[in-house]
Amino acid sequence: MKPPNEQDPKLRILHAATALFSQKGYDATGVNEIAKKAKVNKALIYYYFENKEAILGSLIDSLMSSVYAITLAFANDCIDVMAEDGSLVVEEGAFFFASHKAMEGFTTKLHAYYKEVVDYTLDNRAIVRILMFESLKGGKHQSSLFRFMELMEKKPDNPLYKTLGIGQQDFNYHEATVFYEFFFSIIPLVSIAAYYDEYQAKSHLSDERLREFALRSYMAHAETNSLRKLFVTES
Amino acid sequence: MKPPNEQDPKLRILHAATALFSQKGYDATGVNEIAKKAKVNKALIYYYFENKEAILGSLIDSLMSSVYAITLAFANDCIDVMAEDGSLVVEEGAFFFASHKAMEGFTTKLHAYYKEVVDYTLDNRAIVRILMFESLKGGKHQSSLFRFMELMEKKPDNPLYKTLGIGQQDFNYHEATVFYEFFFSIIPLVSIAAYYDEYQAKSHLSDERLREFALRSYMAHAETNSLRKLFVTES
Amino acid sequence: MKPPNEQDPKLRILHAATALFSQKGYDATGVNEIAKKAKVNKALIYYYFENKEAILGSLIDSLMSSVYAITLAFANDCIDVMAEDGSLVVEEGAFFFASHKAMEGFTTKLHAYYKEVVDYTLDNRAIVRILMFESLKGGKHQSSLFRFMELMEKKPDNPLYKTLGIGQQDFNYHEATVFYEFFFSIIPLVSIAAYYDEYQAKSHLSDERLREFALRSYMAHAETNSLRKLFVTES
Amino acid sequence: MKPPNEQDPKLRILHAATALFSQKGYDATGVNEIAKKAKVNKALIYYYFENKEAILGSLIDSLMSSVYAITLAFANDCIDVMAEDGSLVVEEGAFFFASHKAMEGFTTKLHAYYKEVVDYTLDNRAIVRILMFESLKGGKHQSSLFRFMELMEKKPDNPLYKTLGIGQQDFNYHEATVFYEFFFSIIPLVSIAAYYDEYQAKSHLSDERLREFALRSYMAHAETNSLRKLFVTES
DNA sequence: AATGAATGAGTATTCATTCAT
DNA sequence: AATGAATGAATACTCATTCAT
Repeated sequence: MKPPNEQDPKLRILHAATALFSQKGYDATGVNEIAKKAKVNKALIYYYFENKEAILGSLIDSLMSSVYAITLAFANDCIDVMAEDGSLVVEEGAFFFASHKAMEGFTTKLHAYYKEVVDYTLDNRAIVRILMFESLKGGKHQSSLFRFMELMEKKPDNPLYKTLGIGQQDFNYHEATVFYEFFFSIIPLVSIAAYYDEYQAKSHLSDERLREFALRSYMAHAETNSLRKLFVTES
Repeated sequence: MKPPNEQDPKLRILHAATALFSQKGYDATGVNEIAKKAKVNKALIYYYFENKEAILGSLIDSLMSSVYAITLAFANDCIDVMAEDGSLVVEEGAFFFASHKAMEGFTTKLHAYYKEVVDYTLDNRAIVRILMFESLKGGKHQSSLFRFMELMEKKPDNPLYKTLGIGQQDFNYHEATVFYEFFFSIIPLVSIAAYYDEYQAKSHLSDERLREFALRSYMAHAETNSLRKLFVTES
Repeated sequence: MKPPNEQDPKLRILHAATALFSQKGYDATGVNEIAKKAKVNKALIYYYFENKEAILGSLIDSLMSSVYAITLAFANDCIDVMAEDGSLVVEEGAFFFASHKAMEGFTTKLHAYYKEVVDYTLDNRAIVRILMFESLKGGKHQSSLFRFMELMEKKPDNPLYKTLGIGQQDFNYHEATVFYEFFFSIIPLVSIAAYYDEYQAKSHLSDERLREFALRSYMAHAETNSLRKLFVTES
Repeated sequence: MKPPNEQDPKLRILHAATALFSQKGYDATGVNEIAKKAKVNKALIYYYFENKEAILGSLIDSLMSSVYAITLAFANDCIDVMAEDGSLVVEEGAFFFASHKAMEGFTTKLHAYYKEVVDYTLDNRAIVRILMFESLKGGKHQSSLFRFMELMEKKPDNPLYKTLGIGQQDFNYHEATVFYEFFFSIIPLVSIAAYYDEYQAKSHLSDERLREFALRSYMAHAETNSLRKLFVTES
C-alpha cells in the first residue's frame, strides 16, 4: 500500500500520518512520531502543513473528494447519459427505463459502482478509520460522516441531487428512510472498512472472502431496501 | 443524566470523565479537566484510580457487564423458564413452542428485551460512544466491541450460548452470517447511540421520534434477518 | 535482623525506613513506601514522627549515641579504672603501664573494643550506609560522619577527651595526623560496613571471612599507625 | 571551575547538574533547578538528554573514562616503553630494572602518576562525590566504584592487566589484598575528594596544605603497601 | 527545501502532609 | 491509637510550534 522508498517528502508525511492516526488516533499521535516514521525533519512538516490539524484535514479532504468524485462519476457517466438519450426517465424518485436492455445496462453499471465504492473504501480503510474516529469527536470533522448521508438527501447543494435534477418536493425520502439508510447502509459500509483488519485478525478470513462478504452484504442490503424502484416502460 | 450536586467524589469523577471522554475522546481529555469538571482535587483522582487509563477501564467494564447482565437476564428469565416448563424446545437453532400462547408470550418478552437493549444503549450513549472510540484504536479496549459479537457466537465460553444449552455442531451460524449480524445489526445499534446527539442536531427530530426510529429499525432488522425461526408445534 | 511479625508500629516504621533509606536513599524513598513496607497506615507515621525528616533523624541519632556509648564504655571501663588504680598513666599522648600484665590486660580490652566497634558497625550497616549517604549531601546530617572524627580530637566537648583528662596542649595530634586518621581509618571502617553487601555480592566471600578481613584490616591499621605509644614503666 | 558565561548549552546543563547533584544528591535535585541554574529552557534538557538519568549517566561515564585513560596512559607511556627497550622486566608481579637510572626514571613517573590521579580526583571532586553517592544506592551506578577496584584485579578484560601482559597465575593478589587495597587505598582516595570541601570547612586548612596531605597520605600508603616490589638487576 | 536548536505551555503522576473521625 | 479521604505544590517529561540558518 505504501512504496518503501518514496521520494516526495509531503507524501511520506501524509502516509506516515495516515498510518499513525489510524492506529492510535489523531490525539495520541505526536508530530515527532510522524516525522520519525516519515523519515523527515520535524520542522519540515511545518513547511508543508500549517499545523498538525492541517495534516488531518488534508487526509479527510482527499477522502471526501474521492468519494464525491466516484459518486458523481457514476451519476454523470451513467444516469445523465441515459437520461439524455431518453433511455431513462427519472420521475418521483422512480426510474423508468425505455427497454429491458437499458435497465440491464443500468444494473450492470450500478453493480460496478457498488463494487467501486466497496473497493475504494476497503483500499483506503486507514483514512476511513480516521474519519470515523474524528466524526465521533466534537470538532471540525465531526460532521464528515454525515456528509455521506447528504449525498442521499434532497438538498440544493447536494451535487448528486443536482445532477439528477429531480425537483419534486414529495420525493419519497422521508425522515425514517434517511435514518434507516444512514445507520443500516452507510454506517455498516464505513464500519466494515474501519474494522476490517481487526475483524480479519479475529475471524482469520482471507482478504478475498472478506471483500466478497462486504460487497455481497452491501449489495443485498442496498437492493432489498432500495429506495429507487426500477421500471421498464417498454410494452 | 447527571445529578447536579452529587456527593460521592468517585462518582463525580466517573461522570465528569464520561462526559469529557465522549465529547473529545480519551486522549484529548486531560486529567486536569476531569478534576475541574468533577469539582475534585486532581490528586484525589489518583487516590481512587491508579491512572487515567483506569478511569476509562472502569467505565468500559461497567458498560460491558451491564450489557452482559441484560442479555443473560433475558436468557435466564425467559428462555430457560420456558424450556424448563416444556413450553419451548430449542433444536438446531430453531425455537419450537408448545402453543400459540407460548410463542406470543415469548415474542412479547423478546420485544421487551429489544426495547431494553435499545433504551439502555441510548441512555448510556456517552459510554457507548467512548467504547466505539476506543475500539477504533489499537490497544487494550480495541476488542471490546467485538465482545458483543461473541455473545452471538457458538463458543463454550459464551454465557448466552451456555444458557441456551444448544449443543449441535451444525448450528447455522456460519461465517457470513456472523459477519452480517455484526456489521448490519450490532454496529448500527451501537452507532445509533454513538451518533444520537449529532444526528438529532442535524435532523431536529424529537427524542421520542428518534427512539422510536431506533427501536423500530432495530426490531425490523432483527426480525427480518432473525437467525432463529420460531415454530408452533401445536396441532 | 528484623523479626517477621513485630508488634510496635513505631519500630515497624523505623525498620521499614532503615531498609528503604539504605537501599534507595532518603530522597528516593516515599512515605507511602515506608507505610506499605511497615504495614502501617500512612497517617500513623505522622502520629509518631513530625515529618519524614524526623524518621531519618531518629535513625541517625540512635546510631550516633550507640557509637558514643561504646567508645565511652571502653574509656570508662578500661582506661579510667586502670588510671584510678595506678596501673596506667597517660602522659603526652603515650600510655605508661605499671606492669606487663597491666599492658596485656589493656591490649586485650582494646582488641575487644575493636571487635565490638567492627561488629556493631557491620550489624548496623544499613544505618551506617544511610549515614554515609546523608553526610555526602549538604544539610542537617552532613556533619554526622565528622563527629566520629571529633572523638579523636582534642576539644573540650569531646567526651572521650574529657574522660582521658589529658590536658597537654602539645598533644601530638596535629593536622596531618587527624587527616590521616580520618581518611585512612574511620572512612575505611565506615565504608566496609556501607559497601559490605555489595562487596560480598562481587567477591562471593562468606560472612565469616569478610568479618575477619574487616577486623584484621582495621586492627592492623590501627596498630601500625597507632598514635598512642604503649610503654611499660616496670623495671 | 565553571566559566561564568559559557556558550554551549549542553555543557551548561552538565555543569549545573554536576553542581546540584553533588550538593543535594541526584534524587533531591529537580530538572527545573538544573534548567534554572544552567539558564536553559527545561525542554532543552530533554532535547540533549533522554531523561534525568541520562545526565547522571553522562557525568559518571566521563569520569570513568578519564580515570581509565589516565591509568592506561601511565601503563602505556611508562611501563610499555621501558619494557620494550629492555630497561624493565616484569616478572611474577615484581619489577626488575636494568639500572638504577631506569628505576629512578620509573619512580619519578610513578610519582607523577600518583600526583595526576590525586589532582584529577580533587579537580573533579564534584563528580567523584556524585559517584560515591550513587554507588551507595542500589541501581545502575552502584557498581561504578567497584570498577576502580577491577583496575587492580587480574582479569582478562582489565586493560591495565592486559597492557602489563603479566601472565602468571600465582600473581600475589589474593582476596585479602584486594579487600585491603579497596577499602584502605581506593576508598580513602575517593573519600578525600568527596569530603574535600566539607573537611576544609571544618579544618580551615588551605587548598595547598590539603592537596599536599592528600598526595602524601596516598603516596605513603601506596608505597608502604605496594604490591609490586622494585629491584635493580644491575651488578 | 531542509534542518538542528530552542521554547512555553502543557501532560500525567507523585509528593509530603493534614484533617475529620 | 489509628485510619480513609483529601490537598496544594511539586515532579519528570512531552507537546505542538517557531526560529535562524
